[in-house]
Amino acid sequence: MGKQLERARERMKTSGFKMTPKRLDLLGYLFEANRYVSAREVAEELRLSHPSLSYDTIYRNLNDFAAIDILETTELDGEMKYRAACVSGTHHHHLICRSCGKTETLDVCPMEWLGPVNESGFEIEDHKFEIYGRCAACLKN
Amino acid sequence: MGKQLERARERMKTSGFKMTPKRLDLLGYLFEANRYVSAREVAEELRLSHPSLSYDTIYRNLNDFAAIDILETTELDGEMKYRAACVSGTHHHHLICRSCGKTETLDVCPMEWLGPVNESGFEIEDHKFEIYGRCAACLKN
DNA sequence: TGACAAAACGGAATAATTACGTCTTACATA
DNA sequence: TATGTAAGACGTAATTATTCCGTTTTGTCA
Repeated sequence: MGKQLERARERMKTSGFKMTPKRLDLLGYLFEANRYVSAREVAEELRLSHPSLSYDTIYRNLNDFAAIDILETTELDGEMKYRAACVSGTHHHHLICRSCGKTETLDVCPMEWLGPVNESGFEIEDHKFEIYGRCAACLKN
Repeated sequence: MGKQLERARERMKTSGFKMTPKRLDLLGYLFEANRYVSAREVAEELRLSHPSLSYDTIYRNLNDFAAIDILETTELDGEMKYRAACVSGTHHHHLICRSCGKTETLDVCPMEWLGPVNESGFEIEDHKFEIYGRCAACLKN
């Protein structure tokens, strides 16, 4: 039984989410995939075992899980993509393959390099740093 | 007559785009706004003077202009936002206000700090570095 | 000025995402 | 193990952003 799943169960319990067969399968798929996937991909996969699964359920679960840090999200190519949160737990960024969604982790963060950039009174809430391209596997077609 | 508009006319001519009253107004609005705006905002503004303006026309022009670097784009809050390209011409990044879309320019780029990150054969095509928050003006409500 | 390619129109299609009212189920508790 | 209840799931429909396409209008240049 994966460490990721253990962690997910804990967080769900803490936050008052129940585990259901669908949620288990959704998490299983994402932990296995280990890349950014779209809601549509999730739907296509999970409907093999749960033919009536609705998008409402898929989006609700994906967003709920992202809210409790079981998943990470990014907006890419006009749609939201979801992946298992990196186990490291520490702040990090990604190289993201545009073909398959696989990622490589960058353990550095440009915010650390920047001096105080808010002289003007800008209040920083968040940031995004992502590198896009093609992974070695996809380059070989 | 603005330098930005001169530059836009040049680029349009070079790329074979015709200037029309609507395009002129669209550019005027964006050059004046000087912040990220959505297609909807553009539509609402331009329809004051061109009531029948269609979204097709708006999106076509916005994307055409972005393609020839008269505009910059970013994907934010589930939609595409457009703004006048920064005149500097040099590569840069932005702090973006989530309330009003105004930006502050960061002249540094994290890619310069990163050593070679593509040891694994990942081919870098592009990157995105944006800082989100509230600008001083919006903080005062 | 006239011809022609580009631009705009307009309305409908597509695609992602969310809302909502109802039915079902996981799970704590007895 | 049975059961009550709040959470989850359903499913359909609404919303919203974006694009497509066939037709009409318009800028530009000879």
